[in-house]
Amino acid sequence: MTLRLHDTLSGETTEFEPIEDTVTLYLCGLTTSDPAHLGHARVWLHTDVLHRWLEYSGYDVRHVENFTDVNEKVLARVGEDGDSEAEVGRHYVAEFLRDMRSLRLERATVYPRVTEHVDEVIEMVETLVEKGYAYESAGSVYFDVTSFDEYGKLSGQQIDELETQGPEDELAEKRHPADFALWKADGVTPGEIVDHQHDGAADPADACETAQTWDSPWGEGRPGWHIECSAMSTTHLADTFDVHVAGEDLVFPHNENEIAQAEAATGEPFTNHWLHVGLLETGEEKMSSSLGNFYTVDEAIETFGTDVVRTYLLSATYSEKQTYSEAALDEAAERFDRMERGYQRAVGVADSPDAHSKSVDQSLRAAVDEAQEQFAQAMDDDLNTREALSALLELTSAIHEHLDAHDAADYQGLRSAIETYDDLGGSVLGLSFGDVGDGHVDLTAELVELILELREQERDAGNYGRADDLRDELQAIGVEVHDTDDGPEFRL
RNA sequence: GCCACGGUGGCAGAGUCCGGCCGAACGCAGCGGCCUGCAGAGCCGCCCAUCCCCGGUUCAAAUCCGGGCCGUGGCUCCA
Repeated sequence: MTLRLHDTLSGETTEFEPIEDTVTLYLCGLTTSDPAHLGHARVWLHTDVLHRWLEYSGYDVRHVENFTDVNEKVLARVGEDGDSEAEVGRHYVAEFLRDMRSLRLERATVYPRVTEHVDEVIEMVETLVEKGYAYESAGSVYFDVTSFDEYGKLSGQQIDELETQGPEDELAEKRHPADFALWKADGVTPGEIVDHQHDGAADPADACETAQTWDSPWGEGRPGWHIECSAMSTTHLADTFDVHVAGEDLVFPHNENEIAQAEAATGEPFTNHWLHVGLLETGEEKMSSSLGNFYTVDEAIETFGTDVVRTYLLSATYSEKQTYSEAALDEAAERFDRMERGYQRAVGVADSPDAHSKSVDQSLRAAVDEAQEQFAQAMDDDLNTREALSALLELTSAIHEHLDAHDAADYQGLRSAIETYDDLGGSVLGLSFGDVGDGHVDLTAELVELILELREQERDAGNYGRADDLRDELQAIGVEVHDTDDGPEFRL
């Protein structure tokens, strides 16, 4: 069984074959102008799981994820999150990295920023001008879409059907309205940022004073909007790399332009697999910074916790859109809790005298094998994370069935079930089922045990009112108590 | 107007590439039962789907083909 991935460019799902031993992966990252919301997290997370699955499958992965820290919208935040474009950029990069940590994302190999790659951008623009794909006009440089025969191949757009790319005032400088800027002359004018400003922002004119500019063969100026990804991906990976991931809303014009720039400059195919992650929608419309209808990553983690957010975002396959609702998050919480309870029950029994290495339950063992197989098949089939999660949930049922039906637990069977959770749920899906019975009982657990012991005494004495009060009190501070035949159990 | 992607139960969401194990998964919600002092958890069972519509191909279609309707996204910064 090998991994098959869908590719937006060819429209086909094909077997994944890396060019070299190390898989090269690029993700169009964020602009450092707004907090990351759940929609962004969705792209991050599916990329993360792809990364993890590739590693689990035996590949090394070189994962590059950029931050766009030169942009009008960044300037619009001057006064709010920093005193200059550069400072606002640093502020949000730090926030993104923090959000990524709290989502338990594996680190990318490199997080390049535009401000660190202006030389490479200029170099690529020069190449494009030399090769006749771009032209200078009034200190700016534009890509000539008519010079690149395959322009439009990703999005299916026809040049003549396109409306203007970029702001209206560029039109006069361009040969074709669909041409787009590679290099923009001079700095930024207040008019370009005023629409993006929030309360608390600095005066637009003052903010624009802090706009960064660089010297170039065409004079002082700034990089265009799309060239950075072409320059950074080819710089940090290769002229042709394995996988390019992006949100579905970037297909046109951003990704289309990326291909044109890169392929025109290098003469090589840009990437072998275009993976587009479907948008997160709030019932009626997509979640977006500009619409203000979002849940930030920070808030989501705060409210639901990392595991529930991950379970939620993995509960729909990456290529389809996903609808956001409180109820959907609650459902994810139930799904995750069910897995965790099963996991903890298995660990608890495996570590107890009830488990025997001579006990064998074939149906449990078969269920473990089946879960592993179903999981791998689902992941290999274009990363069907929903199905992968189902495999784990079915393993949960098998554990309960086994423990309910047998007094003597199958130690080896439980161990392999636990390993399956740790490997597939933990290493691949990035979930954490907590740990019990690993010998490192902390003070909190000891105290809870103590209170439960007192409660047992009340119960034995028939003082159920007192017992229930204790249980309610524990519930109120976040300790979930369940009575079982073997005594009370709890979960923090 | 042009381009792309979708329309599956009360919700959410697999399956569609490679037609039959789909008599439609997993889960949530709901309803019975077991267990239990109660609750929860768990187990067993049940309920809920004209798979958008019409036509075609086929022994066989949610899956393939044609037409239609509806929805979302993109064409302006956007993951």
